[in-house]
Amino acid sequence: MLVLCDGWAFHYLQLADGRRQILSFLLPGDLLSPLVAVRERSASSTMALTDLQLTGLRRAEICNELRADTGVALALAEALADALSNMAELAAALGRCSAEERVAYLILHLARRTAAQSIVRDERYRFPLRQQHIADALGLTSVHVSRTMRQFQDRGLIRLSGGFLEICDRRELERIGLWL
Amino acid sequence: MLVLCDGWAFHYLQLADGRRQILSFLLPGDLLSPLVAVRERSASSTMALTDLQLTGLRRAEICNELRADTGVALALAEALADALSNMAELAAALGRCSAEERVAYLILHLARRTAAQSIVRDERYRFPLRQQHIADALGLTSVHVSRTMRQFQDRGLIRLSGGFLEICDRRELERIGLWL
DNA sequence: CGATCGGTTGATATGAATCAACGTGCGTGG
DNA sequence: CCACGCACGTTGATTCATATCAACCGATCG
Repeated sequence: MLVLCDGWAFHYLQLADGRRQILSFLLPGDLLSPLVAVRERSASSTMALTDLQLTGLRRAEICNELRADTGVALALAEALADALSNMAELAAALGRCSAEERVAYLILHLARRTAAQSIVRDERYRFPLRQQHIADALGLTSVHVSRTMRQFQDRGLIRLSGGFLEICDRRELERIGLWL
Repeated sequence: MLVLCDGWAFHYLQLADGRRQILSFLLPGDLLSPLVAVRERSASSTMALTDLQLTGLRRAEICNELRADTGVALALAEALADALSNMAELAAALGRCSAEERVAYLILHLARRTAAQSIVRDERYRFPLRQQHIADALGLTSVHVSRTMRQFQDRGLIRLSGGFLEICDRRELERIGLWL
């Protein structure tokens, strides 16, 4: 049971003909595939986006420290439940949202998750994704992702430079991408 | 923690403007939302497709009977893992597959699951879904579902009558819809 | 009987894919 | 230091899959 200490990764499903669906992005603090803890093997694979630093069982240790009464199995269920509700959101985005809505959703989703792990509240965060990754996560082509994000930039919703993304107009972005 | 004894249901996510994404279909033997066991509340709702019969904790009891050593939490993790990998498959279908592929996938998916719980191996199973449900599960419109399924019937892949679906040409259906 | 629901079918519109070309930055090897 | 190749993003033209709009039909039910 590995935990991601630093760097970004993602895991994905690869179809027989090479098409790829990214299922989730892994940020520092996430455990690599809660599934492998339960299943012997899973169809999904994991790939690094940046250099990574990993450690074993860190979350379990912390968990034990914090509340020694609670079992590891429960923490695992917790992680699985997280993964499941994120995946449900993704499915809803894929099945029922336009390209604009999906891109806005992803930007906000990642912003929320990175914000959760840093003390400083900033509308600017590291963004190591290529447009191909965004496309594979959102069920689009990279060309269309390019058009959509260019439009977002031209409209002043986001700024993108040097591997960082800045949310300039969160209000509008949420109007587009926040559905629940 | 409720278990579905008889009948079909589904759970779904409803967007603010009414759009709906069906996340999974519940068949006899499934537990209603493994999520509620972990989370206090979840954004998804459950709805019946047919008359239902429910019971509490049956799976846990069985589990305890079968192997008293194993904890309930682990069984829960098991159920969550199932839900998660099904959801991952769904996401891949939604993000990366054509309408034909998605419909074939759903038919085979449901066939597999119903087959798993009946002794008799039959290519014919109860099918209480309206086309609107299929559409909401697969990210399509009911009109397009109608066209696609009509074509499947005309091509002799399936037959559909009296609330039952028969798989006539499993080979071809799998060629279309089985990607992993 | 009329009303409603679910499925079907045709015509048309549209969002996103595809195909193709180009620019730019960057690393690498000459 | 330069030249080349390559990865990535951008943009335009065109095509295609699916949505939308609308009409109709049969079954079911009050």
